[in-house]
Amino acid sequence: MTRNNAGLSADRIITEALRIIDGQGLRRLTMRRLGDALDVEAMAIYHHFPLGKEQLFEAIVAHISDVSGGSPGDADAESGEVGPGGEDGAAGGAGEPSDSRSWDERLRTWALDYRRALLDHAQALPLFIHRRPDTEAALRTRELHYAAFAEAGLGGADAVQAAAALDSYVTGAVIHEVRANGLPARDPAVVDGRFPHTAALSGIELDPRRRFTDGLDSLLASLRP
Amino acid sequence: MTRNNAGLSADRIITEALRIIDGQGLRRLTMRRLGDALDVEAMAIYHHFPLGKEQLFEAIVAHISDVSGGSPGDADAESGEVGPGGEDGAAGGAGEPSDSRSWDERLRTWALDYRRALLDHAQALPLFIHRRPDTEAALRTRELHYAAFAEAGLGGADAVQAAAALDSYVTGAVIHEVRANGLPARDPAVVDGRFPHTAALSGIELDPRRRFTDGLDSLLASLRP
DNA sequence: ACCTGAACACCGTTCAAGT
DNA sequence: ACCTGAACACCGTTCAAGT
Repeated sequence: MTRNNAGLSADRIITEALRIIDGQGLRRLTMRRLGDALDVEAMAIYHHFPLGKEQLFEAIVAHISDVSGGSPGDADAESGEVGPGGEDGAAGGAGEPSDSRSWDERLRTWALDYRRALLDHAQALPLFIHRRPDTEAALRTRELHYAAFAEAGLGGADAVQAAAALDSYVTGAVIHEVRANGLPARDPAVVDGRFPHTAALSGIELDPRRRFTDGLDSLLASLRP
Repeated sequence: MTRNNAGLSADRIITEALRIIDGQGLRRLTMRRLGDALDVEAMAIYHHFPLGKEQLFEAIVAHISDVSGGSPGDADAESGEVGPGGEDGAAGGAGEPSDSRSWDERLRTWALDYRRALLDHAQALPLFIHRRPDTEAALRTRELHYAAFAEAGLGGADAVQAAAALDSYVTGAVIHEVRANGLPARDPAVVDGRFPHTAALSGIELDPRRRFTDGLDSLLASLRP
């Protein structure tokens, strides 16, 4: 009922936008709908994101990408949805208790956390193709990767190549996992005869997480100099 | 000037849609603009794609995904843009002159062709995340992969896993190659000190195609049983 | 069968105005 | 500083109508 000061903030907007994306899909995130969900006129959003929807999209990508890469145990839960809101802020400085795990263990943790974050917001994935977060958190992640590879004995172009391979792997694996999750299982009459290998292998399903970790292990092994 | 029968066809619509996407970006592909480019009222498109834009998007994904996977020599040209229109039709049956090259050579050719197709239409990449073509051509590609892996000695779950890894690799590598092509090269003052590894490696650029083939070779080697 | 024209229920964004 | 309200130039899609 109060006309002004609705308690809007960039964080609240991002969280609500993500809820709409996760629940209804990317195309249904409109400024008007987002405004409604925030109990605010759509135009109020422009006060926090003056550059409009594109700026909001970038903030969403940055938000999802901001996985801690820490906490050794947390990466094992195959939870469906993670509670929103609590993952920012704390422990932001440069003085974390420097990680004592091996370089590959740290990268494994990051990869699993990042995969989970992407899967939890799979509807937002199209935003990631032409956008890369330009934030402190993104820099921390890069530093984490390069530091790990340095410890593994990779420097210079080798480290850059390795980091690219790791990033490519997680992205590609998640997209493969998400792509057309329910393919209509093509008419077997068409398959019969002309596509014998495909027919023979149809119906084989692999545990997605297992496949991810297997591929990841294989990649990390191949990077070891 | 003639009112009716403008010579519209699904193929012409797809080609023109792709031209708009490549030239102006995905969001600027609208039914009205597409109609204008085709010298037709926007609503005419619905006669060829009754399910509307979503059906058009699926057709575009299928069109781009339809790389022959044949012609051993063609994959080496790092051409910027390939002439549209000529890549369908011919040699569609099941009776191609069965490929005599080794299994990994055939997969390499497919991967390079597919990478080129994706790069040539990078603006369409967001469409690929939640859509997988359900066409004969897609089945042919799957069969090609499984046949190659069978020849390599991989069967059952191993072949499925290998095909997934190959698909993931190409997708992930292309997206990495395309993602935020012009990052503004972050303020070096911020980088200084707190991110030493990142600072040390900044400015290192690798030849994208070389990186792709190196990673591909490494993947194929790791799949060999 | 193939395309048009008008109409409907939306969009993102600007801009002046309110408090 | 923070939000509203009206307005502008668009959207995708339906539906009846033309040829």
